Amino acid sequence: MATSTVENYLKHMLLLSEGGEELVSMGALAEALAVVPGTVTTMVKALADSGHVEHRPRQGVRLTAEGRRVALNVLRKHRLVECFLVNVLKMDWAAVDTEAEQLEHAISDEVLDRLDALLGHPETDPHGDPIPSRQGKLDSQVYATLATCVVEKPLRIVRITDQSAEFLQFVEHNGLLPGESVRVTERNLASGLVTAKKTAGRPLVLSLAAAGKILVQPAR
Amino acid sequence: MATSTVENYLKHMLLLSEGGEELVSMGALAEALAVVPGTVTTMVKALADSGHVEHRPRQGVRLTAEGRRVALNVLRKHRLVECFLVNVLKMDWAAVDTEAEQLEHAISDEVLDRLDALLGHPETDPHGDPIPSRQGKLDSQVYATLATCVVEKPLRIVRITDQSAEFLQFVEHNGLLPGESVRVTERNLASGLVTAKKTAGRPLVLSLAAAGKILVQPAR
DNA sequence: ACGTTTATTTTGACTAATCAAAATAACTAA
DNA sequence: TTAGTTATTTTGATTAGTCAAAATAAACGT
Repeated sequence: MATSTVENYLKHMLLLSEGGEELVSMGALAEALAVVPGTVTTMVKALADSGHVEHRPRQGVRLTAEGRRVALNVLRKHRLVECFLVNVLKMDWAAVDTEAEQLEHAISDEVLDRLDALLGHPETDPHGDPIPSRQGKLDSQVYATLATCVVEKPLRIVRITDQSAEFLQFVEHNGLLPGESVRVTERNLASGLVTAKKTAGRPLVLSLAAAGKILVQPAR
Repeated sequence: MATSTVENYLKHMLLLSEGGEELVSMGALAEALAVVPGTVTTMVKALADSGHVEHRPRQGVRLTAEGRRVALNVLRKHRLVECFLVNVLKMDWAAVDTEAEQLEHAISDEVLDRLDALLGHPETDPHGDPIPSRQGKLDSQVYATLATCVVEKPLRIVRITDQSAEFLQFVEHNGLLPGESVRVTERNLASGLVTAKKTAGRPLVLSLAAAGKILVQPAR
């Protein structure tokens, strides 16, 4: 069995490679895992020996089919656990990522399946992140963001790509939850500011950086 | 934070001391934790340094108030998780101990509280084992067993004290679940056999060892 | 093309948890 | 007592995962 450390390495590789094809740098992985780069190099070599990744020295690392399989299973556990914590235990939207971080390594595939059934086989977690299927299919659709979308076009929020509690609290406080309708009324590259409006509500100003973490699709 | 290894050491000390006062031997602990005795000695000294236990060299070990607090919290998590797995996820009675072994170290106190509420604050887990209260109270009532009870007296099964899947499957298969009514019709010390009868059913023969793991109280 | 910055890898050391096997202490039976 | 059994402790090694800091390689700018 993969240790939870191994599972974390693989999961973050999957998240950082946006689908699994590109090489992930040691630096990015070190950052994501909150360890020093040397540790990642060492670990990645071990993961290459165990067949979970392919390591190109000085270039980066990529998941093998087997590594991807493991990573998708962990991600599925993480996101289904988040659904459970929010939908069943009514926990705070912004706090569940931390909880799921622990639980994703502790639940068995058996529990996973039953949780999935209990929740009605959801397709996304409470933040809008797609849940990998049992068979390892992950919706990798590319969405526009409030930083890149067409101005004045009616939109629907589909996903928030920053799981930090602070950001999620901000999002919730301003009613920018997945499913909500909005449109961007103004975008100023120079100042780095985006103005958005909900159908009913006062205009809301946010930075380009923040706007880029809110994924949208055309309304309806 | 206590690592899950530490939590396991403390939990097993609590279980082996039947309430917390007697000294637990290194050998018993090694057996329960499936490690060699030398490992336990080393670990127990570390736990003494961190204030979780009091170590009497060559005699045994005992939980301190703090160690007991931690152990009770872990046990509470274990047993509430078992309730959840059986009552909500409808998992197999005999399989949940293994699952809970992992989950008890991964769920936060916050999740614990919500799980407790969701389940309606149960007092025992599916095997009849008492769940420590939030405040750390643990029902330590001493029950008779099918090996020690009065013959022919009507009884109610309250608890099964062997969590191995094999034994639990045997118990389930013979309808000796907690809550069921039985009486012992015959007990033969020489042959080591006990004969029990459910209100409606054929007589059931089991060994004294097995009978001793089934706790009962007077019916009604 | 040359020196500088930046990313990566290597090296040596550390911690937590473990085992195997030797040493020690305690108990037990003649 | 004294030898023998049994439980415990000690010692030395091992594995997984980590860090700090030095060494190396690649990329970048002029």
